Amino acid sequence: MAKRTDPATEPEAAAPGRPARRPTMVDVADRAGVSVKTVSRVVNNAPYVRQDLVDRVLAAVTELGYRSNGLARTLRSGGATSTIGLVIEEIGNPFYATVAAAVAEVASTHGTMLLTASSEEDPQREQDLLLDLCSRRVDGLLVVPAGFDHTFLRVEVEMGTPVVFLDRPAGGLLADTVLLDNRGGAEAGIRHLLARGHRRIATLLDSTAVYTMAERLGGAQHALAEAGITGDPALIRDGVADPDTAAHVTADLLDSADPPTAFFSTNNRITVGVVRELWRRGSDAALVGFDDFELSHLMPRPFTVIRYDTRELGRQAARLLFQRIDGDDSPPTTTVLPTRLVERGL
Amino acid sequence: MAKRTDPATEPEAAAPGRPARRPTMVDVADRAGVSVKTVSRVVNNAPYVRQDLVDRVLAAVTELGYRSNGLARTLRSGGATSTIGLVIEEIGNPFYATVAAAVAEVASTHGTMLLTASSEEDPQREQDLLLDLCSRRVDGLLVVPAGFDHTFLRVEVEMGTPVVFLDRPAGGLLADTVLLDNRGGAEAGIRHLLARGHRRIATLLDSTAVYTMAERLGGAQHALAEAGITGDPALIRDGVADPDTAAHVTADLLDSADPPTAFFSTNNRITVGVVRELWRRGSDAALVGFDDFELSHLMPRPFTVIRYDTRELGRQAARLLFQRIDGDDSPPTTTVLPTRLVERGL
DNA sequence: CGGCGTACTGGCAACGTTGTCAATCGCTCC
DNA sequence: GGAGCGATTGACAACGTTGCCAGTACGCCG
Repeated sequence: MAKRTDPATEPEAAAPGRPARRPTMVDVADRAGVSVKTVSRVVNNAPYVRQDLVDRVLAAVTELGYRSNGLARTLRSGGATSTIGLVIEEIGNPFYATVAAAVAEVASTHGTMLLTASSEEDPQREQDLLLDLCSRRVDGLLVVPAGFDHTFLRVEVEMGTPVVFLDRPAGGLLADTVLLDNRGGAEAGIRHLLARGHRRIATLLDSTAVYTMAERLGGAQHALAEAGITGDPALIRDGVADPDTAAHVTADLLDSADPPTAFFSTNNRITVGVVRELWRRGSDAALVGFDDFELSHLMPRPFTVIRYDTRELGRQAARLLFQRIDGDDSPPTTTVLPTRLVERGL
Repeated sequence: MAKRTDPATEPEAAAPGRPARRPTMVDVADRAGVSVKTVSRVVNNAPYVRQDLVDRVLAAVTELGYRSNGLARTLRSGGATSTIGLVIEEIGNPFYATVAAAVAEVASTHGTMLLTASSEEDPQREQDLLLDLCSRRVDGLLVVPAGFDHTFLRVEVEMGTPVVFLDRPAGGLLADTVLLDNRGGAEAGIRHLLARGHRRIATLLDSTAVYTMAERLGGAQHALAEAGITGDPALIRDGVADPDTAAHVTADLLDSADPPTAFFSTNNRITVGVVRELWRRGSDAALVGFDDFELSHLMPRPFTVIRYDTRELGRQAARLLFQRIDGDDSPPTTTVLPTRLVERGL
């Protein structure tokens, strides 16, 4: 059949070019001289198979290099794929990588694998990925929303694919959600600065279009208003996307006529840029940054951070998802994880 | 047919408890009054379907919330699953997260998704995961080896599942491999220190059991030997698993009778610990660290790093894998990515 | 006006597996 | 000594989809 030379003359290297068809249960059954069903029983460790048949089947399995076809199994038995989908913004981002790690850990205890995809903040891509994952019949979905309309998922949820949103709320869909206390954290940060006597506090943020950033800004403004401080619009800087921009904006603020005495940074990329500029100048302006990060305590200049447990975010969302997969159909919940102010220098 | 109440009275929330069977092509066909085959044609954008039938099918699809079953499609058509597997040590580790991100990016351009799993350096778990992935009929596998025997994969490769190893070589299997120039990088680092007049150079490493660490140590020792320096065994410290240990070991070395004047750290976790201790003491000992990391230039004390392109590691491995998936059956290759010495202070 | 190519549609088998059910065999139990 | 039970095995259909092929209707060529 195969037009190859004697297999014994094959080199040690695997020969990927071989047009070998994967052996099926039928092949194994033929070789072992039993029925397909018996092979099925053996490979699934089902009871009631005589030992000698088990041995013969197992021998045939290794001789042929048989590996069961999970797709066929899942299709026929109508069971779970033992796969969940995770759609995040970008795997390379340490925040999402940590979330993914926590999710993977929980999934692993449930014997399921993780299909990860990056939406890159593109709502259309997010939708495509999610529907693709549904076609792959994942047992459940974890989503860090990029878009603002997730009504297209309602059908899927109704058809039995549970969805849990994390870090940001879903749009137009009542579903389980796990969030951080962005507002509370920001308020605590600003109050910390206020307590130290600061009145001119600059806020640097990535983009108000992103839920978490908007929440953090909202919390900051609320705390300021509470203290009777009418925010100077010049002290709020939007569109600070990376550390370099953050450094420039910091410099710009410090060089202004009425410079701030304190900075509130809404994410760690921004914090890094602000620290760098404050340090370069030897400025004694205070800094509170949202997001702690690994080497923050080794930065050349201490600053206070609003810390939270990123792993816990992923863990809770994953646990919730598995509860749903296991049949829990109580009403959707929203969990808000606390943040903690870690004071360091000033 | 369904014994439910009017769907219009459903609450806005998705009702996960509904025992709804997922509609199949048969359901859609019934509803649209066409054959299953026609539904198949429509959902696959096949030509030769009259427009009015297309419309009716599409309407039925949305009304029923039909989503094609990818498992069945793949099973029947014998085609690709558009999925590749990636087995790494730990997703949470920034190094692997970066690799995963690069792989995901390449995969995305090939319209395939990434199934990621962590071996946690356990060879048995590695094998289980890889075979599980094969059962899921992934189109290809990317592996950062944890074990030392990958002969069990030969059958899979022969059956048409290509495998590419990255960061470490495979055991007992001739396959595509993408590595870093660990030796060359370590040699360059040590030569850098030698050129600055250092003769007592301490080497701190995680575990010689890990391939990359052994290579880096080997390179360091080779460079020392080349310079006629017989390594003092007391200057080689194995088992430095985390920054704290690294700091302790550094302290220990500095407090010894004949302390080193320079340190060679074989990974970034160790580097962080060494820096911390050197800085704490105000020591002027030199430091060269393998692995650059994001904030290395903001550390309280400058040091030289051996840098490499982690993304490129993942990218090249993924590209290679897709070449194999696309049918390239040329002999296996081994790619070694260069490292670069980035001198910073001393 | 017969033949033929093109547009369109559906029936049926098959992908590789497992659930269901029936059949067989050897015993034990009244 | 036959009913009954547990152990063991296999035939067959089905999961949801697509490939293959047959069939219809239409228009156009010669």
